[in-house]
Amino acid sequence: MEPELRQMRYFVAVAERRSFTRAADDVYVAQQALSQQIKALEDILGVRLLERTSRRVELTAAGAAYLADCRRILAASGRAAQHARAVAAGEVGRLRVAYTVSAVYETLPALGALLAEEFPKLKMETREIFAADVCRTLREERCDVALAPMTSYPKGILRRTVRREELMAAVPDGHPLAGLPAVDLVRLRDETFQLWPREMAPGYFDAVVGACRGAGFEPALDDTASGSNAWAGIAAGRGVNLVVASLAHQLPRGITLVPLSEPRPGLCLDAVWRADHPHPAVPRFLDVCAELARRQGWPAGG
Amino acid sequence: MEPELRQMRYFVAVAERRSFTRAADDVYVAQQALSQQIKALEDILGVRLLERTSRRVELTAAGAAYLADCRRILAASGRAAQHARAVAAGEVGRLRVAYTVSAVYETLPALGALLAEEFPKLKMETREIFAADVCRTLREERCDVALAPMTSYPKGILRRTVRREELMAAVPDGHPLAGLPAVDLVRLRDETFQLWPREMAPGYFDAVVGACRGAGFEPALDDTASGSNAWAGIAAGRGVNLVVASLAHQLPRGITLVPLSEPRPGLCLDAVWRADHPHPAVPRFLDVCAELARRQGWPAGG
DNA sequence: GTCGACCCACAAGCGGGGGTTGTCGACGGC
DNA sequence: GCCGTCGACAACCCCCGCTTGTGGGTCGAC
Repeated sequence: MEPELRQMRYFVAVAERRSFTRAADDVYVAQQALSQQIKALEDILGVRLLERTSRRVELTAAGAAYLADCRRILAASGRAAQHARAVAAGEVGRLRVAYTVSAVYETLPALGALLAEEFPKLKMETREIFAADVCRTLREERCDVALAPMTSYPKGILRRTVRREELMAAVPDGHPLAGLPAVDLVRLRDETFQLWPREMAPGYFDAVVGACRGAGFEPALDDTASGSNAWAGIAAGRGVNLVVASLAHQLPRGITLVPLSEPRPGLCLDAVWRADHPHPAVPRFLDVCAELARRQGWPAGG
Repeated sequence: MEPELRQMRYFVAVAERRSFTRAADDVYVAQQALSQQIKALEDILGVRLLERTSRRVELTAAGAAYLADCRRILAASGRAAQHARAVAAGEVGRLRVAYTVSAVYETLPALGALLAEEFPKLKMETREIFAADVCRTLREERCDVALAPMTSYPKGILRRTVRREELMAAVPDGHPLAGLPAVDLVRLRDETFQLWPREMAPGYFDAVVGACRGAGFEPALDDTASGSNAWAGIAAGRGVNLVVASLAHQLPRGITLVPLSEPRPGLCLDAVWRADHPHPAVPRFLDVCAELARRQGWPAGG
């Protein structure tokens, strides 16, 4: 037999009121029930907690020690319940956010700041991944939510578009188009595109290639472009690319961004999460996404 | 309704085994009982703690948080019980020891050292009082046990003699008896005794006066002697006294101790405590007293 | 696809323990 | 001395925690 919290609650009540009868009122049971339960508790512990006289009740030394522990334990139980509720509400805990490079220049820091402001006890952990790995990372529970431009949404994965990132032309600093207020996409038809292979970032790839096709040409691809060396390729004059406008926040050396004229191509950045056991903070995360989009006037995209 | 430790124990079992069925074996109930209790716990918290599939059980984020808290709480409950038992056994806690000056030179420090050695988690607090205040201090629960030479033992007070302190003659440095190997008590018959009034220390007073009467004379008392100025009176050559031999450890300036010849008078130092609600460490204290008396070869007195 | 193994939830019934009422003895105060 | 109050003891009751029995759902074997 082990002590129960109910017995601790009773014991604390008796100790505080120094009386079984008065404590009985506090905990809404008869005095006899208190006597029984305290006796049971003492039997379990093998220790006399209270000295009873017919006039009053006093704590023994062991009772005083146990009383302090009981108070701590009961308080801890209450806090544990509140904490569990807060975690379930997504207001407390640790949310692992994976993101692709498209989100890193503007969306992710803004989200992190607003999330920290609205839910200060919700710690966000971030890791960068390639868009191709989003679903696997989610499914293997190595992240709770991801920010990425997506094309396909397999079963078990849910999404909501956070914003439509505008695409701009990234050209070498000395390029003839550099500095123009807006250029038509078709003027890049004879350029080589420093575009990542589709396997690395299908959503981004399709957005760029799709935009070019919409402008009436099939882009020529540099098949050595992969990861960060695509930037180097542009800066070195070996080609161009379409990139998210927010890259302007951290523009690499040697590259100039040129706005595109209508219809401006875009890249939809989605929040993506598991359908089955979503992290409880995912709704809070989406709330913050929506609030941020409202404040910034981000286009909803589609 | 509030969670109970039983439900936490069940929840921890299920979480650890990741299975209701296997956990049921651990806690010796049927799987259905576990399902019921976990469900009840979830209802109380208003939070889903476990994700059940027909193949396996997994913790939700809230469940993981609550699991950690449950482990802490259950461990705390176990420790609280052990702590209460240790306090009841007198091995842990705080023992308030009151003592008279007779004990301070030798008995109290020796007891403190051995007590700290044998029961390191039992903290001893000490305070000096006059023998006349022993019973009141005990009864008002301002101390748990006292070390003092006692004469009367009112109802509700118990005692055990710790040792018999030998008495020696305290004389001024230049006194004719100073330096003798042993003197007969009767040689102090014409001296003035710097003895505290009986109201301050009846046990000590009776021991000294009784010894003198046993030697065949009634001691002349200096009725200005009271407390520490008795030492000053002796040092100033205004009289003598009988004092505990252990005063030699901290002999005041100007005073010499002279051994007395047979029958050597003594002063019985008693441990005294409440009969009704004794502090649980009192038996341990008495054990240490007995052990110390054995080691030091202290006379048992009587 | 089908069968079987396994796992958890639901349902019904039992039994014990925690609750109740009733009563007593002990102590203090008027 | 009497009454008021307090805690303990006793008897009864009923809720709830446990049991057994069953069903539905998923995964693996063939």
